[in-house]
Amino acid sequence: MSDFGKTPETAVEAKAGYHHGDLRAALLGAVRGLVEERGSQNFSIAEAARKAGVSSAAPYRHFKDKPDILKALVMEAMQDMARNMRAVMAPYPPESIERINALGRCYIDFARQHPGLFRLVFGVSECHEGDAELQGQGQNVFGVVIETVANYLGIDPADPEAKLRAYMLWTVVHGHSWLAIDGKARQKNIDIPEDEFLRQISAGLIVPYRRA
Amino acid sequence: MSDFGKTPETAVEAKAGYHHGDLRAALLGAVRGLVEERGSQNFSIAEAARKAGVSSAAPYRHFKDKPDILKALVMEAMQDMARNMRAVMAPYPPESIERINALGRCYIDFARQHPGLFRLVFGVSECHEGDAELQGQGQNVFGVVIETVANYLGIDPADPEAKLRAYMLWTVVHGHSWLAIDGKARQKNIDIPEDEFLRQISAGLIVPYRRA
DNA sequence: TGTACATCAGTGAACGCGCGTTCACTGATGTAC
DNA sequence: TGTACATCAGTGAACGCGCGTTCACTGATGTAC
Repeated sequence: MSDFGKTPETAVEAKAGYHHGDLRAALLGAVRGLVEERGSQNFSIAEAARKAGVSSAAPYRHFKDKPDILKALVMEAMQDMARNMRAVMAPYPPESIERINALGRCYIDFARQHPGLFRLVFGVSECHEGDAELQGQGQNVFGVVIETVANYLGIDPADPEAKLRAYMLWTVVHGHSWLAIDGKARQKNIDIPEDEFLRQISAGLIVPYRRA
Repeated sequence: MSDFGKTPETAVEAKAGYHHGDLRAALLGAVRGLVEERGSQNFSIAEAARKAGVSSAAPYRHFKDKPDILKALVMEAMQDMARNMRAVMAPYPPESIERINALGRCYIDFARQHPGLFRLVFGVSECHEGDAELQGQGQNVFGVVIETVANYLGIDPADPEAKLRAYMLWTVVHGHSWLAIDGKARQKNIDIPEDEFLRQISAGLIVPYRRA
């Protein structure tokens, strides 16, 4: 389970009155909610402000413009994804293939639990193409995959083979995530439990390349 | 190479004067162009009409509303995809694994050549969820994959195993398409030729399940 | 501790914009006799 | 072949709308002395 989006207990409580307390976080939360409710593109700053109980000009104290809000949300989401992935894998030993499968499941779960956000994260490439910070955060997530796969295979994470195997795993998991949230997997009526699906994938694309 | 979007020679030529000739097709073409130029969501009917040299009210003679135009475009795209796939595979014998690989490459090429349209096709699920016609056209495309995989494996297309293997192939190819058009594959600097990539994928997920 | 002042984080009114869609209309086309 | 008429496929003006963003403002907060 992902905790993404839950306000931690320690967060600054919104104070009643003129000042909000933590409007930045509240706005991001509102946008996140709208993105899930209305679809990844059909939200407005105005509505997010309304949802946060604040005037439509207030967001501009915290964000430059609309794309800037989106970027912040996506950055947050990617950070959370990397954190989730690390947490989920922790119980498994590095040489266990179940560790790889848990990683995949975690990615898919994220997409299923936050389909709007998932769409947004990957839709953003369309308009923020080449943004260095976003790319860095992306590298951060992919880095976890490379590291995990390398550890399993018993090779150095810098070895190109690690990157390649990690990328193969990523394509499957990414593709399945999209198809799952688009409802295609359900439509096509694939009758295999997802864990077994992941096991077969890793067995076909990762296991055979383990260092002898 | 996909011919998608090229006006066939036989198409009704636009006549000069009051009547356009084939405004419906011209509008779909204009939207397609805008989707590629401006991103899959940032286009307007008004602009498409302008591009087609027609008043902003004219589109409503051919389409009910904006979502209706999008749907028509996506239907067209999916039809074309299925046609492309069949054409590309034709030269290969059914039991050749190269046939499977050609299928995958065709899908990826489509995404790369029409990234905006590709995004649209899969973004549409978000707002046209449950549309029967779109689902049918989707089944049509996936049907080609199932058929091809079943033929290769030497099993009946109705066999659940065919559907499962086809779905696995689809996830990889679909995932890689997304990552490719998002520029992730380039960023991550995966140094394997795409054909070799496809070969390894099918070798890992399809070949071992061939009927003995 | 009290006070003066700078800064911060909101307000609310207003703007210009382009969009989706409707409407009554008109010019072009097709057809029955 | 000619004519009358129905239908089709456009026009262009107008609408209401909600948005993103700016602006001058003001209430709340933090700090130097």
